[in-house]
Amino acid sequence: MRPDSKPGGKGRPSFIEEARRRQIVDTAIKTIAALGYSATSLAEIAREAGISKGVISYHFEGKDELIEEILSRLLREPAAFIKKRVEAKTSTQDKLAAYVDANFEFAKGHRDYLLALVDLWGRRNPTQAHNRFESEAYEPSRRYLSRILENGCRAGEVAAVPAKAMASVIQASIDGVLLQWAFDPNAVDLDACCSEIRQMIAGHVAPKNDSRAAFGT
Amino acid sequence: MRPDSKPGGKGRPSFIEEARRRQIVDTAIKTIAALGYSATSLAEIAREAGISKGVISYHFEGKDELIEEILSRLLREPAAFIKKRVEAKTSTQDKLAAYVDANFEFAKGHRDYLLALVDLWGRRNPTQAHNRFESEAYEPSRRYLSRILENGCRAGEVAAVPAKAMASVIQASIDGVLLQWAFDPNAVDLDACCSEIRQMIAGHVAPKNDSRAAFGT
DNA sequence: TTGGAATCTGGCCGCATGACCAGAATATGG
DNA sequence: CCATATTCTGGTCATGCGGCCAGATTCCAA
Repeated sequence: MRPDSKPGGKGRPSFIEEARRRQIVDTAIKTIAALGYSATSLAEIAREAGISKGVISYHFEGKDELIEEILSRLLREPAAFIKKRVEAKTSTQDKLAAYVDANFEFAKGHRDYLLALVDLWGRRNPTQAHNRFESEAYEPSRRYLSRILENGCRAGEVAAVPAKAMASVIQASIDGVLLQWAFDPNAVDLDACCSEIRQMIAGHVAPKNDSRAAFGT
Repeated sequence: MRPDSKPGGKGRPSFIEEARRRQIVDTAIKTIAALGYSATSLAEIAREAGISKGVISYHFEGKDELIEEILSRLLREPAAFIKKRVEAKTSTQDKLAAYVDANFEFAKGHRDYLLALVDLWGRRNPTQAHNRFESEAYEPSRRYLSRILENGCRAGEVAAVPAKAMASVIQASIDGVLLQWAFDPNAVDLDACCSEIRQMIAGHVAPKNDSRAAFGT
């Protein structure tokens, strides 16, 4: 029997509890990335992790909670990484460049995350209009980028562009390239694309009286 | 019993055969878009279509073949639509703008396609390195855009940009925005994003000695 | 050391699915 | 109108899944 540690949230989870959950989530991400979500059963995850199937049921309420935990990891880890990189910069142009770079750098080290994320997209809940990805990935990103652009505009560092739309487009170009790369790493030159995106954004948001926009370097 | 009409491919499929397959694929796409792939069983599709479950098994070899057919439709229909729009233009800049516009216009009329496509991404076959999306969606798009850029460069209509990378980025920005919009149509201003992408590309690939790049109009 | 709590095992169960089939219904050509 | 090929129905069946549990094992405080 399992002690009812969840509902009240009284005592912090035990060492084993935390380690196991981490291990299971890790293994699940790798398995989904390797075999595809449709081929990833709880039994398969257990096999990959070298543990009994029941352990998963013991540490997670069910498959749904496991997926939730995986999604949390998949969305929050890169977000934290990127935020730290951006906040290290001061100028708007540097922040934007850092945002793009950080996205690509994280992805390079975590292709598994991308593949798992793509597979999990298909699990959106159709009943609720606003799904997990929208509310925890896209909207926060757009808000974050919008803020940077608006502040930069007020400071006169960037031109007056429609912030929300521009935020969508920036995030889109990054995600789109990473998606292509996830499907076939050999087909996409990640560094070249990253550089191209950085230049394109820099040129597009550059103040119109700034000659750097038209004449490179 | 079903006559062995597939293997040889001798006689053309009957009228009923063709109509049923179209109907089933249509219904399946709508059902996947509405309920999500995980909730879309053959029984569910049959129910939505108002036919018996066995009809699907009769007209399709199995669920796999049905999915293949759906993917074909999902990938080829927009491609054909876009190609026609682009080929109506002559200048490189017009072709690029038409490419972007056509993508958005098609998507606006077929959000179902987008949602179904996203759900089907999770069904990639992990055994084969190059999956369906890579070989039938991304790579052809990149090739197509690269060609346009290279021709435009030779003609002196656009600057010398790394064509392959730029092609990835253009396709990426479009797909990325459409993805955000598919998840939540209210959160993304499609027209504004489309316009922003068009401008950004036009500015980025504009010949460097062309003053239009820096000064609008 | 010892007893109870926490953790793990391996198997069982009900359920939903895709595949399949025998026979009914319908279309088609002579 | 008839005979045959085609198409459809509704049900059965085997499979694999997630959830669950009884008992074995390990941990840890007293």
